[in-house]
Amino acid sequence: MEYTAAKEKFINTWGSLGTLWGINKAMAQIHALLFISPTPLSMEDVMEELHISRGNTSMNLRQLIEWGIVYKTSIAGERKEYFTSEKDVQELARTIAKERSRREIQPTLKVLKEVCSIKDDGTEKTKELIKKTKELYDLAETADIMLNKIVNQEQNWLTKTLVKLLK
Amino acid sequence: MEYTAAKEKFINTWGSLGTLWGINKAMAQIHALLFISPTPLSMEDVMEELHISRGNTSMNLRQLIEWGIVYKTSIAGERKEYFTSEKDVQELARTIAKERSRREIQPTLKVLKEVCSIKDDGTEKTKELIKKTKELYDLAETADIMLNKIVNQEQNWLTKTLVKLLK
DNA sequence: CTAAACTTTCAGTAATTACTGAAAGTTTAT
DNA sequence: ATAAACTTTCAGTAATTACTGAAAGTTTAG
Repeated sequence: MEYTAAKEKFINTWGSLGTLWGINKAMAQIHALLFISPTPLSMEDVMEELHISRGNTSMNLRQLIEWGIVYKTSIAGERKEYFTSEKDVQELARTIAKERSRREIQPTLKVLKEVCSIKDDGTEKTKELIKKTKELYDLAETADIMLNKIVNQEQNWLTKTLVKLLK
Repeated sequence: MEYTAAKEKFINTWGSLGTLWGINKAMAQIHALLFISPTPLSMEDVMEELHISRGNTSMNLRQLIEWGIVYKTSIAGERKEYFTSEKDVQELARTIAKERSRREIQPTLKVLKEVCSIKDDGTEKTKELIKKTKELYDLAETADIMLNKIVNQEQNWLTKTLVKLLK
């Protein structure tokens, strides 16, 4: 496999993975493209490379910037804006984990807490609801703490130790 | 908040969370309903409770069974089939982690491996593609190993130790 | 200030995904 | 066998989500 094929394969795979996770295809593909590009790309570059419209490119780039994994950069003497992605995979993982926690896990925890604090009226179904939501709450909280802490470590002593420990 | 409201809130939240993760709403809601129900429910029960059609219920129940988090049960003397969800949250997490790894992470790893094994033709863009896909491969592999190992532990010494360690 | 170069917005449309309901299929009791 | 009780399938349709392209907006250079 040579460069162009490999690149397309990577971009497509990343795109479908995104879809599977509720991230739209264009957004994931733009990210993939920038991630492997050694130089910043302009909107035109992205449009051409992925065959998507100007509007689509603009909207998805904005979202990626909001997520904090793509940056605008200026190139001296150029009028156009250029875009680069975060290049450090550790930092990428950290940003994504933080965002997902903030947007999904935290709100869920909030609801679970509310639900499991209802008054116990003594019926079995109420007891079950309280018990199960409490268990889910504990699980989600543990998972969230671990996710964030792991991803925030300097990645050396901890991860490597753990991986060895767990293999 | 009393029982009915709490239950609805839980089912709805679970449903939208599902959507966000690429699981359809009906499927997530059926799971939620069974998860908090102290007794097995029939297809009719589910249809009524969630106001969804017979076909929809049948298809989503089947998917949940395929995922291994919902079971068919028979009730003595009853013609109808009844359904229950896995009630142990640890086991639930374990099953989901295993499935996601199998369906998503493994195929991605495979492609990343292929892409980062292309011949290095010496150009900068090729070097960058190889380097970045290699880094992603390592990250995904580590994440996958940790996810599975953590979720497969007996949940006591390891998780508790880690949570304390990392807090 | 004006015009060129560029970006954003958004109404309309296309593509995708989920849902319904009725017909076909299956199982069980007699 | 057959009929009742139940489940699955799937063509058609509805709902959701993503994309386009052109108009409106913004910035910069002269």
